[in-house]
Amino acid sequence: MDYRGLAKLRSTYTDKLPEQINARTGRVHTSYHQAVAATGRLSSTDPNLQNIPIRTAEGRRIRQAFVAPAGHVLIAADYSQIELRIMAHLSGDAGLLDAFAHDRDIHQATAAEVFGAASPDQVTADQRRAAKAINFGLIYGMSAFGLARQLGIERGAAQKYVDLYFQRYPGVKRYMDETRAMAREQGFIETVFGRRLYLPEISSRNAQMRQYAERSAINAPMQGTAADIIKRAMIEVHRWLHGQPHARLMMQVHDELVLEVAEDRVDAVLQELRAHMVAAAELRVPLKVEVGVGRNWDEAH
DNA sequence: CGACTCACG
DNA sequence: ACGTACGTGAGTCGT
Repeated sequence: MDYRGLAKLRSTYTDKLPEQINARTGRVHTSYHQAVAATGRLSSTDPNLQNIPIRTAEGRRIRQAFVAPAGHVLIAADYSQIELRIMAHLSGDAGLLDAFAHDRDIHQATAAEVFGAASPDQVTADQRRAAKAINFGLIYGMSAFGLARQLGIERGAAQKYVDLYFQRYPGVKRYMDETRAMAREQGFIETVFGRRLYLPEISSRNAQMRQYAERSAINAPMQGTAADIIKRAMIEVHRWLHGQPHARLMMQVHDELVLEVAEDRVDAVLQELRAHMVAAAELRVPLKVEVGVGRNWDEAH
């Protein structure tokens, strides 16, 4: 497994990215595609700069190769928990809205509810990890089977977690059921901003195909609304930076924008960038943006 | 060209 | 009974 991990990094990134350097500009230039992903996300090809490694120390060394020119730094700005915030908005669940209104650690708060901790600071690391898997699973339209596999526990135990979650966050349960029903009646789902995904298989007599469409119906409003929001932010950031030479929008990675900025303008750009991203949508919960600065892309996180 | 694997959000 | 968490792109291998 160690060999495979390193072989992947070398064949996909270390060997290939240098071949993609443009002789005229000395940079790698990706292509972004606006009409590939069904949810409204962008995709990135030749090279794909939306899957540069970050999860291992060796992988991060590849990310460190993405650097700002002399006199400049990179700024990375990430939306924090944007899909769960959108789930709170769409479901209107009181507990979830309250958690984000107070900017709580959402996985810790979920763990406290599901596992009945006396207070959030009594939550163990293992309970938080399980709650995080539950939260991801909700966004993906999980089954107890899938959660069980992810956590390495028995299906019955996973089903108990799911039941407890829906007991504590009944608005989420109601939203999931209503979304499936609406998708079946209408044949499509919509994001907060009206982007549609048509799901003809939602009425299929083939159970496998129908269930796949049902998971898409659950996931697409959240993933797609997040895509809408960052696209709105990109338009505002582009308008703001138009004609300004000291800052350039360089990359988008689904919930993250990367800018190249002159060193002496960093403080002002940080504040205004965050403001544009936070203001890109007004939901029933606040949007939160985490910003970082560095000489390279890894440091900027 | 498809299957498999694995990189990211 | 059915299969089993969403969305992508790229390298490798076998055909």
